[in-house]
Amino acid sequence: MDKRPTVGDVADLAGVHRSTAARALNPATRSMLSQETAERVSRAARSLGYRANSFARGLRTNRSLTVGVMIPDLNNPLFPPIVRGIEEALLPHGYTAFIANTDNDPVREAVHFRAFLSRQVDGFLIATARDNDETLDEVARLGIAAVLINRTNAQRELPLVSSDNRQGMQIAVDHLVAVGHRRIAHLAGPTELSTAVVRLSGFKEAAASHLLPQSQTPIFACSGLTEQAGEAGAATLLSTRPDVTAIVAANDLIALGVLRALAKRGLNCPNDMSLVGFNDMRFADAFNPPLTTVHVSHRLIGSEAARLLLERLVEPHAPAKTMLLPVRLVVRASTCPPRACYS
Amino acid sequence: MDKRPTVGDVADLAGVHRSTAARALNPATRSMLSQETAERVSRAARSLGYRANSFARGLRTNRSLTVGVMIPDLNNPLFPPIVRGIEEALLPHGYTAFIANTDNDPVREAVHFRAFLSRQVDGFLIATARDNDETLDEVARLGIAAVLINRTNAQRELPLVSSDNRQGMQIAVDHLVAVGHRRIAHLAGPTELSTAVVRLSGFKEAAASHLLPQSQTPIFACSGLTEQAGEAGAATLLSTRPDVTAIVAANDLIALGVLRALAKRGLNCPNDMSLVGFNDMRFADAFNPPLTTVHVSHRLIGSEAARLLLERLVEPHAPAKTMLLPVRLVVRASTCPPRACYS
DNA sequence: ATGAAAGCGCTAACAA
DNA sequence: TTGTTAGCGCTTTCAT
Repeated sequence: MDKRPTVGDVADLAGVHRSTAARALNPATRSMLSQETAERVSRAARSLGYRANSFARGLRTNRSLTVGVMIPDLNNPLFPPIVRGIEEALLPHGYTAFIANTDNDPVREAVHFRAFLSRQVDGFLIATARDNDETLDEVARLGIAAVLINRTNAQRELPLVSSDNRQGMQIAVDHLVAVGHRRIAHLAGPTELSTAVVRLSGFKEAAASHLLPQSQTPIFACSGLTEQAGEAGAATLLSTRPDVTAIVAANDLIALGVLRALAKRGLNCPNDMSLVGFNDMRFADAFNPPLTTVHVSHRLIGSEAARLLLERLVEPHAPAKTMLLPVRLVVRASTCPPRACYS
Repeated sequence: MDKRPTVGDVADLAGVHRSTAARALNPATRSMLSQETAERVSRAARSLGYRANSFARGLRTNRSLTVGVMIPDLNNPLFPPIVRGIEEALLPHGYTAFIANTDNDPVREAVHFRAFLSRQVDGFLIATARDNDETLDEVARLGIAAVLINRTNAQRELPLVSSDNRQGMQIAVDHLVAVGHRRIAHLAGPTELSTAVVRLSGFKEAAASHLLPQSQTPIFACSGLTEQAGEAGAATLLSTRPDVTAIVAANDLIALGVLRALAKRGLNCPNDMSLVGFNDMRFADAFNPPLTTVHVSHRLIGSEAARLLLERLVEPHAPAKTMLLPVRLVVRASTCPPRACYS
């Protein structure tokens, strides 16, 4: 492994000064040079297999062309498409992404955040979901560029990209009411997670818009946005509210837990219980039954967030935009009219 | 956004020289200093919120504490747990990972590879699957540390971590034979993907070990390791070989495609056709029916690969280990005895 | 145990 | 259009 060539080597080979070589190699400054010199340097660089040392460059320019992406857990099928969207938007601009999984654990989050900082990331894409977030305090304190993904802003001046959760809850409830349901429960996520909070309030508004009384639209909070939490929540729901004919889950994983709970009790979905999920994550159409759910374009969320971050890196003080991406209902086989209609 | 403090600032505050401060901040050189000075510097650093600039450090040390991870597609549920395993093994050693999706496209792969190179990654974790791989040529030429994941080595001197695909195919076929199947088809992946090739030959060996003639163990190659390719492959299989009573799919996504193809034709799985997948990816247990499949611990694959890479960074010329991680069969509801037993 | 000083490879302000 | 020069923040050898 012989030493990597430097600008100096390239310059020597091309018979010019280092700074001239540097200018030839930088697209932005290339136009300063005579066509011919630029050419000669390029050829020299290519023949040596020259590749700029990003440490040296970064040390000078204070830019790393690198962003840090913080997500709760890549295993949640929500996030892979978001990450791909991010990559897709970043790559043409020469940026590369670090990925960190935090499990929404403050300690893990802090460790990764500092790791990113010390690696001089130019900005952050933050998709973690805790509401009281020291990371965001730090971001604000240090004045680092950041864009939030799929969460609430918490009174901070940061750009935000999310799906339209309120609207999603509305169309979910609309659908259930349209096919005849009147007693609709919501399996909410934990109140620490901003997504869960927004969807909960969206559910309440939607129920109210159909004049469904609270007594007919009970809410059960699950301990997480997970399959296990969903199964536990559904168990409680089923034993305390046998009158309910439909469930709106805070996300597809909770919905999957509901399917398991129903199966364990020998209940049929959709005949005994209709079920609507949220996210239309991958494989939601492979469940038994295929899940009716609110579709969100996660890839788009990722790419729009990355785009906003790139904008921010250019204009750090532009007002922070909030983007709510549209959702749509995908009706599959987990919903149908209720067996007995109470209305 | 005030300027970040440097070692100089810390040194000034602590009343020592920059080099002394640097030594105090580096765990390896800290012992050179008097207890008291070290303490004082640490306190100064903390009070200033000092964080080392990794560019400057990297420029001196030629190490970035960074690795590049190349995978085909994060959307394949195989890879998130691998990435998490990698992160888990890397974090305690202070390393952070760049992630790149290549879609097994040579161009995307080359772009990301160069991006990683120019960011001075200390090593690569390569989980892409193309057999004729220019990236590996480059790795060899440049003498960079790298570990291969879930693929074959292609006569190169690189460490490799993979599941034991041969063994997996053996236990899959064993199971089907044990419940009575004699006409077992294999839905293979494309021959460009090394995983597909190994599993195919594993299937042949397993069939031979049970003395099943080739005429009863037909092989159909799918155009990819995807649901769509699996559905297409299954369609061909079903119309040309109605005698087959069981299918071993090259992976779970192909198996999912098979389930769709069966459903479209009104065939029941497992009663009309038994089906075994490979990987036990997330949600394989949520399919209809829950999939019998070969379980692979992807998280372990990731963490072991990262461990091997870290070893390699310390001892670049140690012989390249190959790790084949054990697999086990998870029997769910997609397999049962054949309707009519031909044996 | 601590200080002095050089230099990693690059860029950019200034000079010519 | 090209060359000169300084310096980004850190580590490390050498001197004290």
